[in-house]
Amino acid sequence: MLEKEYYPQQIEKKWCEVWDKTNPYKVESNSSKENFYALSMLPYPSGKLHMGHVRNYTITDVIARFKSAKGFNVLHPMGWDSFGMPAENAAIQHGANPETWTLENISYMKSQLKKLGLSVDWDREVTTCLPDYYKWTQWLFLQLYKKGLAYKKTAPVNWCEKCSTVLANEQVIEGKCWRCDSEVTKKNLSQWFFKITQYSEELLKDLEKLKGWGDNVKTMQKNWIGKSQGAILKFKVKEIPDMEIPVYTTRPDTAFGITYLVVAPEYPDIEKLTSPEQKKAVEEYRENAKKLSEIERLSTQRIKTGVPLGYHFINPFTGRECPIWVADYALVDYGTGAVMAVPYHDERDFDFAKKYNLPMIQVIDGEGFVEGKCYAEHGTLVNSGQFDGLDFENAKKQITDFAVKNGFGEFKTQYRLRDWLISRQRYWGAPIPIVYCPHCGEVALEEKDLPVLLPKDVDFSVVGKSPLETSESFRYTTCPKCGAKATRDMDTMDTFVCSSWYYLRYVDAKNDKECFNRDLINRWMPVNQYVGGIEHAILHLLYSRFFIKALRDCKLLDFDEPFENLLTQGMVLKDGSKMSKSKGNTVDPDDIYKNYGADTARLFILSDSPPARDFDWTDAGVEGCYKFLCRVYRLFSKYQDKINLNYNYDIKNLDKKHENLVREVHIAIKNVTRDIENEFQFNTVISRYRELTNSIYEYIKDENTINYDVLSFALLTLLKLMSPVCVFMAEEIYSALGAKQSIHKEKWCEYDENLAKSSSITLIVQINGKIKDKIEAPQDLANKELEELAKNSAKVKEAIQDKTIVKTIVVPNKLVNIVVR
RNA sequence: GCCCUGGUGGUGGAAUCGGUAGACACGUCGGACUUAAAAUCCGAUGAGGCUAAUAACUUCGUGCCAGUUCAAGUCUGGCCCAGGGCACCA
Repeated sequence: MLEKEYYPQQIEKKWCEVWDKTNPYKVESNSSKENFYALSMLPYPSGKLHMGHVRNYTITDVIARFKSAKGFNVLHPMGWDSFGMPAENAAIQHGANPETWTLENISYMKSQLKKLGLSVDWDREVTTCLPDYYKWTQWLFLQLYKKGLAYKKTAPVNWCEKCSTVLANEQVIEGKCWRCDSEVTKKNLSQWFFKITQYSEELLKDLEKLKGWGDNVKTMQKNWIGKSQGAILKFKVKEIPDMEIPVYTTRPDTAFGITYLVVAPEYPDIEKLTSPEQKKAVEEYRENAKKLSEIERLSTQRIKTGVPLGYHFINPFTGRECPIWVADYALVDYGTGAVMAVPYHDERDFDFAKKYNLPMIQVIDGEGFVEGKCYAEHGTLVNSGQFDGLDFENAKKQITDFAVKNGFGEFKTQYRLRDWLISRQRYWGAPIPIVYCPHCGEVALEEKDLPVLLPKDVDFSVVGKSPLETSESFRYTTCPKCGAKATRDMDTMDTFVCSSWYYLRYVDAKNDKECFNRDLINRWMPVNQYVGGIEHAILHLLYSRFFIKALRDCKLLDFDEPFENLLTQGMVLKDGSKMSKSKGNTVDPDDIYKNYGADTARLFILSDSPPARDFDWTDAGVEGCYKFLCRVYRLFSKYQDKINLNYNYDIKNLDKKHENLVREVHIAIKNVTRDIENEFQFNTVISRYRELTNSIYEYIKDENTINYDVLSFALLTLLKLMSPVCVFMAEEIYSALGAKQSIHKEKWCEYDENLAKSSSITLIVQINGKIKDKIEAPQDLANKELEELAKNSAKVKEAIQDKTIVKTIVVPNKLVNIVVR
């Protein structure tokens, strides 16, 4: 029996308990159905669920349920990205252990997720900070290591003082740390890298394959990879006969206009290139450059500075002798670390040359050229000897060819992408499975030695270094090769390493023999639908793509891309700005559950805005959704004794009123199905629920004329259409109506194309494109008949009078446009 | 500076293939029920003109300016604005 009114709290509590016991969404891999893998970006267990989570997981859940009803074998897993700084910070602040803090958060958030009613197979839950997971993170590190894709090198790296750890390039946002927003400096350290640059071209090229990804994400990745095509040109140093300085340029066509050359302050050979007279000035300049923060250094507003090295080079094209300078507008880690300067045709060189009074030579002419102003456009070559008159493309090619032939140049493709720095000087991460032996050097552990467990004897109160460094038990071990006393690598891996492969583990989560079974992976992957925030457009999504390509080359799997379709959901806003604790405009999901129930939360978060757009949370909106659910519930409550699960009617014997409702139901099925399949337009899906509900209310206005078979059809269809969104209410009602199985196991509704339209149409009659009349007409009249109908309209006759009809356009079932003069 | 995304009533948004602009809501206003309130139900609601009228009629209206078309929110060209990404990348 259904209550008279809707009490979501009781209903949801009851079904939560039932589902908790039975795990009804357990998925088997050996199903005869077609597989569908629906995935949400796994949460970081920060303490409590926020509305962004609710939006993300509701979207994925509705997709998973819809696909399941459509007959797919759906994998919809959930897990925890549970290594990382906040746990360590909490440990430092509250004296708790990061593991305790993390596991408590997971436990609480898991209960919140269950209250949300997700169709998750909890048997496949993955927790990245537990040894049964990070053992395999370490194992994958070893596979990359064996393939030469993991290597250690000393290089200037991004350093965050506050987090006292290094950061990957992708984690530096406008010169600041992605986590704590403090300024990042450069430090020279020996660190582990993944060779993502080996895949630059493939990562770029394969973006084209990702038809199910938005252009915004693809362009962001494209820009980040930053391919450019140009040339390396080498310049002989006049004072040192055997020495050459190579530069990278995309403008070889301007080679005749070079008047000086710039090297970065960190340029390796800079001391050799400095004359004794300039030694002091150059050293001073380099010292100063070191002190600048990344932000200051990278500011485009800053006035450029530099110092001449005292030595010179010869421009092989002109034979001219020009000075070499050091200036911090040259970057050591892009191209060759040295730049050829063509002041007349490059803004930066122009500014620099103006300031230091260096000569300029015009070598390009074209539209808009003004004497004495920088001209950076492509154009026609002048003052360039045999190359005069060539356009950009030809000049670029012929000048580079010339350099190749004469042994001082080559064609070169350059990428901006850098290798992925994965070492972190922190405790709460997966230890790097490498030891250092006095005899054997750097030694990788064997698979049987995994996992390298995180130690417990750690002092979290240390400042300025990794807490892991304080563990003596961890530091000392024996060399797996020779058995001598050895020390471990004291760094842990970037958490993004853990999250680059978690979706593979879901497929085979309980496997303790291997990381994952190759056959299973090939059957489930790639993920059919991935849902998550746009903030991972570069970081996580690029790293995951790299991982799949690397693991493919390690012969561990047989596909090229991890995520077939990607839905990047918008942010959840309140009062026009992003929900955040500091702004005090957050909404606690627990409060919504308590006051309205999870179904209302799910319904509301999908209504109003399409998933990709930002969503504005309003209290009135929640209230409105709750009222709508009450309205639906009352319908079922009122007619629960009259609803027939095995309804039966013959459309041919129905009066107009009943036929119309049947048609409305078919239209609703058609529209809801199409809106879900077409870009997951849940906001309009919910509008359809309301439309159908309104139609049903209209239908029951006259109690005496209700056909209960028709009403049953309408109500039960509405219930099934709503079931992916309002999971608790749908289940409660369906079960109270006496159904033997869960509504979530029922097939999706089918519709009849002939019934999924109204019995008549409204014919629009226009004269010269302006509406003059609307006429009710039967479906599917011939064009001639429609035209006849239109011309017989009194309003049309009135409007035409003595004017001449030039042309008549008829759109079947829609409109007639009469063109008159 | 370069790239991406978007711009529709008071608000969120809808409009599927170029064919009724504003679906469905929120808000507001009015009505029914009630001693009253809440809840619920019913109705109105783009702007302006004409009008006694909430009737009929009519003009304007999807960021701006042009264009294509019988017909443009939708297509083409040029701009403006907002949000996001990248940026001394040679």
